[in-house]
Amino acid sequence: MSRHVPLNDQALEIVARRFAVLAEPMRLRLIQALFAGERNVTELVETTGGTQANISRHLQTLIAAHVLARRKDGLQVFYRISDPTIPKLCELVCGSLEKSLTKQAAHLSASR
Amino acid sequence: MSRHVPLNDQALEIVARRFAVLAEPMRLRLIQALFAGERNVTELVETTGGTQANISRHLQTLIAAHVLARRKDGLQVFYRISDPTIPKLCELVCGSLEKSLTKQAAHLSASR
DNA sequence: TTAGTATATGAGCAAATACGTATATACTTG
DNA sequence: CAAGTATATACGTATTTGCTCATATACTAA
Repeated sequence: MSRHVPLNDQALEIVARRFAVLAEPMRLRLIQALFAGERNVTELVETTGGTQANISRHLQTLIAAHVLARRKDGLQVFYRISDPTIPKLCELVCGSLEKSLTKQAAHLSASR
Repeated sequence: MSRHVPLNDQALEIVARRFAVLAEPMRLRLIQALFAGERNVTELVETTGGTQANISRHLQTLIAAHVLARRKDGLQVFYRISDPTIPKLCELVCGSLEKSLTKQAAHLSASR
């Protein structure tokens, strides 16, 4: 994006949509839970503390965005991260978050 | 996020907010315009084709998120990208976008 | 087939947000 | 000071979206 031809309207919408999918705390919690490996819905409901309906909906959103993939086994459906850029994206944002937090901490202690 | 302790609720909200800021096509257009260097509001209005009011609002959003920084010079206000992770984030997403597009193209030509 | 379990989805509501119009603020110049 | 220009903001509206409750679907086992 920085050193390429400017994106057209349709491409911008797609990129925006991609960020929007990651812009919900509950979805980030799901992604976080899946960093350890695939999990079924019941497990995800327990780890995240959400309702079954809500978790299922968020999972569908993540599937539609190709962030996750699913595997059915009998009654259960197992979800996993399918987009390799997701961990990188999260690391990038978390890294800068940590930096700004330590900066804030430095400012706070300096202002005492 | 992947190899660290799971983020607490507050941290997840911050990360989600960060992604949300990037989840609007018009804001991405502004960021894109600023990759070339700092620009004042009038220039950004012209390049993006938005209304002045709307561009100004989006700029405030980006400032509040510390994505951009501003410099006042007389009547004009110049904006620039202040967060070094932004170009990386955009590149990452655009890269994976290109990949999935070429995949789609391959599937299309294969299915003929 | 019936009962039971795991997951997905429809309907409705509440909150967030993007946008346009109009107006306010900040600054410069005559 | 008055007029003009650049930027910011208040207000109203329409759309999107996240959530809950209830129910549907898919599968298994007795």
